[in-house]
Formats: sequence, C-alpha cells, structure tokens
Amino acid sequence: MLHSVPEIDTSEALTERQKAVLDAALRLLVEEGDQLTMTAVARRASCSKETLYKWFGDRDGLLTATVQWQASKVRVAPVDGKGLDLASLTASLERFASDWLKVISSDTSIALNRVAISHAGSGKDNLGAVVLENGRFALAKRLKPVLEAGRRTGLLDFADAETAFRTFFGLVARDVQIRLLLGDRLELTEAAIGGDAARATQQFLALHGAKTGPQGL
Amino acid sequence: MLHSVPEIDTSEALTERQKAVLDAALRLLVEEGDQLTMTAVARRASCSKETLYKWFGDRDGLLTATVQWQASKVRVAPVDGKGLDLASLTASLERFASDWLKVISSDTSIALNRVAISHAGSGKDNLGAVVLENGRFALAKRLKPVLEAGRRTGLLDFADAETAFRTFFGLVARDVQIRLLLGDRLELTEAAIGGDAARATQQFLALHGAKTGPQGL
DNA sequence: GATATGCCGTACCGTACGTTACGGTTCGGC
DNA sequence: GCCGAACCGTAACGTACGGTACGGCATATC
Repeated sequence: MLHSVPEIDTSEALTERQKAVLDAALRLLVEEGDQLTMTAVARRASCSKETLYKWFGDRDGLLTATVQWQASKVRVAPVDGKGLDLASLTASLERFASDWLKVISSDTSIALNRVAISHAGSGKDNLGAVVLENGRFALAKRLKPVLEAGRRTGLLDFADAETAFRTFFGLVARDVQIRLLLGDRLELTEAAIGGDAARATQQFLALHGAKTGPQGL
Repeated sequence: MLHSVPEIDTSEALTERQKAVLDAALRLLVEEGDQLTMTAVARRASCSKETLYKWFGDRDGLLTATVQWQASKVRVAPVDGKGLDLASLTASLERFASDWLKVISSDTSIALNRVAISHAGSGKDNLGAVVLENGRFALAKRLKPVLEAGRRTGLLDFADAETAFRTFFGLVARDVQIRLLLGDRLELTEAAIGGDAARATQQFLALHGAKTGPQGL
C-alpha cells in the first residue's frame, strides 16, 4: 500500500507563471519523452534555470511538481449514486470505463507513467506514489461508492468492494496499459473505447449483477 | 501490433562466458535498478569494458542481449490440449494464471519491464518489443490453443480467441503489474497467488464457460 | 621456446547534464 | 528618478558515464 501521499495538496499556491512553466515541462515530457533536461525546460518555458532551481529545488522537485500539476488537472467530477436503477448503473460503469481507457491511452498518461516507472527503479518512489494515488486509487475512490450504492439497491452482488473494483479494473484495462507503456502501437479509436467500455461493463454485470431472473432451476 | 521481433533467435551462439556476463548484468539490473552502467557490469562480471563492447557492440546491444537472455530462460513448457474435460481445463487455466502472476510479480520481471519502458520513452522501442513478445504475446500463443481446444470440446464459448484471451489476462493481472512497476509494495504470497488464480479462472469460466444447466427459463 | 590471440584492468577522452554564478533587464514602490 | 527584488540569458563548473586505447598476462598453436 502507498500511504506516503495520502492527499495531494494542490494548494501549493502556484503562481500563474509557475503553472505556465509546469505546463511547458509537461508538453516537453509528452513530446520529447526522456529529453526532459533542465536546460530544455528552461528554454521551452522561456525562463532561466536559476528560476527553476529557486522554485522547485532540484530536478526531482521539478518532476514531482510537474506530475502533481498534471494530476491536479485530471480531477473528474464524481458520479452521484442517487436514483439508481440498472440503466443508470450501467451508464455510470460504462462512463468510468470509457474515461479510464481514454486516460491510460493518452499521450500524457503514457509519458507520466513512463517517467514515474523509471523513477521508481531508482530509489525514491515518490513519483510512482503520486501517479498511483491520482490514477488507480483515485479511480477506486470514485467508483467504490457507485458499486456500494448498487449493492444497497440490490443491483449488484459482491462481498468486498475493493475486490469487485479490481475485477472491473482488470476487465476494462486488460493489457492496454502495459502494451502502450512498452511502446506497442495500439491506437484506440473513440468507437473502440466505447465498445470496450460496454463489453467490460456487461462482463462485470454478468459476474456481479444480482441474479434476478429464474436461474439454476 | 509489434512485428519487428517475430521470433526471438536464442540461437545467438552465446559462449558460456558470455552467458555468465549476461547473468551478471541481469543480477545487477535486478539489484541496483537503474545503475546498470557499463563500468558496473564489467566490474560485476569481472570482465573488461573492452570485452563488453566487442561482444555486444554498445550499451543498447548489451541491454538487448540481457533481456533476450532472460527471455530465453523463461520459456515454459506448453500445455497440451488433449483429453480435455472441465477439470483439466480448469487446472490448465489456473496453472497459466498462477504462472503469469508469479512472473509479473518477480523482481526480474519488474526490473526488465522498467528498463524496457524507460527505453521505450527514448526513441528505439526494441526492448519493449522483446519484452512484450516474450511476455504478453508468448502467453497468448501458449494459452490460445487451450482456449480453442476448450471451445472445440464444447467446454468454452467465445467468438474470438484473442478477445477471450485478453479477458482472461485482465481477470488475472488486474492492477498488479502497474502497481508493482510504479513502486507499490504489493507482496503476493504463494497462497494469495493461488487464490487469485482460482478466482480469475472461475470468473473466466462464468463468462465463457458453455452454458450447460437450465438457464434463462 | 617464440609468436599470436583473447581478455583483464585501468587510464583516458569527449560529452551531456545537473547545478551554480553572474551580468543585464524589467517592474513595482517611494 | 531611484532602489531593490525578481527574473532572464548564458557562461562556467563538476561529475558521471559511454566509449576507446593500451599495457600486461594467460593460454594456445606451431
């Protein structure tokens, strides 16, 4: 478990200029891959290296700030679990699945995960923790209330929300993320994502939907 | 899709000494993470840097050779699809699931995937291709015959073997690999892996097992 | 025994990059 | 108009590392 980054404080009081610098770093990260040198960021952001070091401490600080800055922008409006019927539950799940597939297949996510994974290999794991906290765990935090509402309503049947979430996660993501991270060309069109989201949702309902019709004799 | 590495030729005619050097590189990669410098490999393998360059060309060559060397060691005996009944099919699937979980949670796999992902971020994607070809795609190549045998025998029901495989893959792996790659401590005990493999297999059978009993009225 | 081959150990080179330092410029406050 | 703070642009420093060169040793071949 990762508890080192319980809550990302986006209240870091970033000035507009600093946000612009981080945006530049982010663009550079996505476009150039690993060529995220301090010189390159300074040039791209039209600022001096001295300023980068004053604001962010060192390269790690800049990297962390960049990842957190992107994370702070990804916050998605949570879904309310009110007035739940099968149709709205299905729609919610499909929405989550579709959103998640769009996120993990985006250039930004791929670049961010790559740099965080590289970073995790070398001692300090803070970047990985940030990415995980704002990706997988944030998704779980938003989806679990929906699952539990579905269970209360009798639409879903599962013992543990965490386990149920992980099943849904697996059905949605499958091998997409690892293939993209490893450089596999795997272009997901809007239509393909929609189809995958619907399929994953139906499979999840088949596994955890409450048995309503006649069954097993 | 990745077609640049259709077949890994392990017939590279490695001498015993070269294998020992690659083993040293592999150990270093696993233990030290990203500190896989040419100097460190030479010291660990008790060989000269000049020899490394003569044998493997450059750093990329050494990395590629190391990854392929590890890949050549991972080959698992395929499962035959003869005399298939539900029990043996279930056992086969559980075995695949368990093996796969063991692989992706091993230090070696994590280190290898990390270096390949870092590499994929910087232009050349050969490492990622090798890892994918010997990981995900090799698994698919071994599992699909089993799935198709199950379908022929009437035990399984699915339209596309590739899609069915990806469903199984998702049910087995879920969020394990990305969490480990991002540095999340997530120790899978032997027992936990066994339980996960059984759960994933049952879920897969629930989705794609041929309907035998009375159903839907 | 002489010569050749292959490899170890190590010193060395060039470069890339993180980090620091500094002169010049802009800008808000008095 | 003047001051100081913040910042830009760039030069410079230190180091790490990929890659090369070379002397020495051990084994093989004749």
